[in-house]
Amino acid sequence: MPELDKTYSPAEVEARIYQRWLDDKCFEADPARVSDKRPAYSIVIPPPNVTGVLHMGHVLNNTIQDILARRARMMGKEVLWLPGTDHAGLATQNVVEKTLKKEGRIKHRDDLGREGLIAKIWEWKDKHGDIIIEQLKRLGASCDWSRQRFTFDDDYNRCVMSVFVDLYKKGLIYRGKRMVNWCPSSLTALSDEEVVMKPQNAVMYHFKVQVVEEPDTWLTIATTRPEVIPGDTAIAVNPKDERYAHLIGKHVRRPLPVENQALLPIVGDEHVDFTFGTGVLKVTPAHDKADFEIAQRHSLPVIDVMHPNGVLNELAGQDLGGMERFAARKRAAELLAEIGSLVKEEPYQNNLGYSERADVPIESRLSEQWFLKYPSVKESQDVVAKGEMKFHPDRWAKVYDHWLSGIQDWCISRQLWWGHRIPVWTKTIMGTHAEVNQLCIELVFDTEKQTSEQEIDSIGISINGTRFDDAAVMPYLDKDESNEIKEFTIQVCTANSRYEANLNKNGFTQDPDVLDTWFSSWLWPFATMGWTGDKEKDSLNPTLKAFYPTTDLVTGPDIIFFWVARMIMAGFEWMGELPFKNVYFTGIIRDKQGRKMSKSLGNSPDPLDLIARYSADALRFGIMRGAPLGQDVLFDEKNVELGRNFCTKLWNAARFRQMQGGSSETEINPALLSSDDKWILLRLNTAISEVTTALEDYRFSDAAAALYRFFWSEYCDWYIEASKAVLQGGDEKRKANTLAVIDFVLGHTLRLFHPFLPFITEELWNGMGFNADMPGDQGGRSIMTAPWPKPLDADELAHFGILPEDEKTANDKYETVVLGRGLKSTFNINKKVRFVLKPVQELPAHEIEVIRILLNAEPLDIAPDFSPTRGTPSALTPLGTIYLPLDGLIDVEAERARVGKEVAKAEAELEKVTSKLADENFTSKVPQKVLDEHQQRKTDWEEKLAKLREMLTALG
RNA sequence: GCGGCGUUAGCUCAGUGGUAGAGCGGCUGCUUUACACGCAGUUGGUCGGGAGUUCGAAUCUCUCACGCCGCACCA
Repeated sequence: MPELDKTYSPAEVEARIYQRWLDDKCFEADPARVSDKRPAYSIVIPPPNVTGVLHMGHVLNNTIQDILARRARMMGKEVLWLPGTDHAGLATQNVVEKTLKKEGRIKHRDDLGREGLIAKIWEWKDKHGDIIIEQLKRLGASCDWSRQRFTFDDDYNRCVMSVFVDLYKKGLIYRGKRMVNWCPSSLTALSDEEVVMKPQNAVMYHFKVQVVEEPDTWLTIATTRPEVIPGDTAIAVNPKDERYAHLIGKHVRRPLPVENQALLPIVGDEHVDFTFGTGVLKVTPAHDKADFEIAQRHSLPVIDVMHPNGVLNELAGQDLGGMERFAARKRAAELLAEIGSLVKEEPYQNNLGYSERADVPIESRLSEQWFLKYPSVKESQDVVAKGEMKFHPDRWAKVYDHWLSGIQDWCISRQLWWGHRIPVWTKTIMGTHAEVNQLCIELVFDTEKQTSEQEIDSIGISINGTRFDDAAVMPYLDKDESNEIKEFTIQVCTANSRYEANLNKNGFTQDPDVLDTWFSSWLWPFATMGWTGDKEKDSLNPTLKAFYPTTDLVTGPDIIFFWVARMIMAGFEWMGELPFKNVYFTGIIRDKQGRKMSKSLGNSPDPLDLIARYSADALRFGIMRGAPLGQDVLFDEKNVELGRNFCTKLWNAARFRQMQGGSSETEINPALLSSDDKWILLRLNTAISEVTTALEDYRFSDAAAALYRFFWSEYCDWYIEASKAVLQGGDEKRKANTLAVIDFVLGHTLRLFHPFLPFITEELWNGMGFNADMPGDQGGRSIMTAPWPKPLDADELAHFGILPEDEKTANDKYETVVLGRGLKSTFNINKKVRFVLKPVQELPAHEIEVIRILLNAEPLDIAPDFSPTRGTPSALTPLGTIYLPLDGLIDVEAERARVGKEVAKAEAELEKVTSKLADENFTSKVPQKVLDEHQQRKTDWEEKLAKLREMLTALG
């Protein structure tokens, strides 16, 4: 076996090992291998944006998924971790458009046109779309890359279309003129979830208007948006408001535009809060959601005074028309002042909706959009409420439930080009009913080939807003047989290419809008597995059969509504069951100061840079150690450094083992086990249990901490040091046995670490020859498939002759060493020095040698009758009193001070426990167990105090 | 405004009724042949404030304060 390099070279190792895993197809899932004995484990990646680059959030999220996937493999499961990317409509279109503009290739997207721009974006995708995928590989992600999906792949597109048609036919999708959140920068509608409220320093403008019927009465109105006054169509007051109720039905003159001061009615509406402002509300139906509702209740006209891009239009009048909305606001206030209407303006703090992505204030805007009534809401709500699907941490279940209880229809259309185009064609014709009937029949049946039932099923038609459940029988349902010529608007929804051709031929035009990106991502868990929507085909799909529903989903809580909730609904709606059994919500990565990581703050480190400087393993371990369940992660590069240091420690510990020579992994002879051997085997047992349960509970940082503690503080600091007593001795049999224990522990440790540190563990697993005796598919080829460690069971412990109290034997020894080292340090001794131990009972020679080595004592004398010189530093240990004889170097005063401190401490502790035990209130009420504990404690302190006082006396 | 989470050593966090802990940092010493990305030692906390329950509270209850995150939102 070649010797391990003196220093570990992660860059070389990580690249080589990852390539080997790929070449050996280690990550590829095969549904045919799934059986009762080999259950499936699956997880779908939250698809990153194709234009994205790896950030710390991805590192956290994907490291967790990789840990889950790798452990599942080691547990003998058939694992599918399905990767892919998201086309991310708005974000991607923005990126490409911006780049083209920057390069001076276009001024506006219209320069390219729809087809041209889409072609450019595909070019971009082909060139840059896999950047993030390659970065995930650097991190060590064990995804089945052969199944990589993209939400805009042809197959995926078919899923989106078929789902749309299905929902259309179910009557859940409709087109409607509604108030929507409009982004004047991106020029598209947004869903409620894409709007974030931000506090604003605004100005409240108060202006007065005269009641036409009562010239002496003036009303003052407060508004933050004077620029939309030209769009006012009424004034509203609360009918219960005594100040104004009598004015209802009368009129005021609208101040703007100056050339068109229209008369506005005063209406009574309960919505008006008469405690707010002046209690008089101006109603601007085209630019405010609540106002629009008032307008509907009172049949008020709607005047839209703004272009989609936020510039006021001609209806705003000659002064404001053509002005940008914020400039127009200032101008409107000036105009009010000029005509003497402005009463006052004062600073005012309010909350304003912003487009999450473009970061500009959104406009409430009346427009025609496609909406979806959410499907399978009840099932989705119940499955989490009843705990059939678990959220970790579970408090997110409440958030989820709350959102589902109050959801509004989802605005799914976007005025973009990059996305799944809405599969709806419309045509308006003048004709008789019979002619419309005939046209519809031709649309459905008039194709060259015979129309199958399935195809008829793939089309939905509505005429003049009335939707028909079954397109095939639709024409016959309508009994209107008059020959009157009317206008008919025919809307056809289909994803069938034969119909599409037919529609185009017949002069139908397709809706220009595309679907919200999330309308494709909500199908991710099954659309990525080759789902078609055809029940028969899907039931024969081995991937779906084996891996759906998936086991775990790992994502951020920020997309619980955008993505998680909707995926659950989609799962129920099309697969008839939940899409995943567990959802793990990661924390949000923040910097050391607790600020969210952002590009503008520049506080987000580049993971690739961290990998280059510290290794992927180090990054993974560092971030997992600092990521407690349910809390945000305060990222500090120190953690990555700690990860790197840990990997180095692991490497060196392995090198130490290798330098001892001997054949690897021989049988352990129970008769030759020392107390140290038994101790480390027991500690290993504890570590295995702790790590296993922590991972079962998704407590990754606890698992990492347990591993760190075990390997560094227990195995390296104590066991390896203690084992040097044997390894540097002359007993070859004992030496071989110690090496066998070391190999046993190392082999288990590497496996425990593998999910966290995939690269270095693989390198050492093979480099140290741990793979040698394993079957090929169980660790022989790769540690990836080595079995997950189990603690020694009762039989095995019995076989090794290990009893629980064996831990104490070694612990007593180590405590003795710590106390001895303390003496050395107190007296500033940093060379080998003589120690004397006055033991309470006889000690085996081997134990003495271990203590000697750990203490770096030269020599360690065991002297039951030792009588120290006056002032000799000493310490009470579980094994007896240990002395540090310092001939001629004794500082009696220093030693007295030191022992005096200990006496004081013992006295204080004794006092505490004694007074407790003297309190009848205490002794009469506490359980026996607690009482015994306290009594024992009292005895211990008494003994210790007595001995310490003796020592003090001995000092004179 | 409603809801959630948090407040423990300088920093990041464990600890959920019975002797306050870890890692990092700080300080001191150490070229001990696996490792200075290391070893050894050591410093450091009236557990956010107050009240209550209890023999006993970091832990349970109430209350206040502060911080973060959702949701709602009125011109």
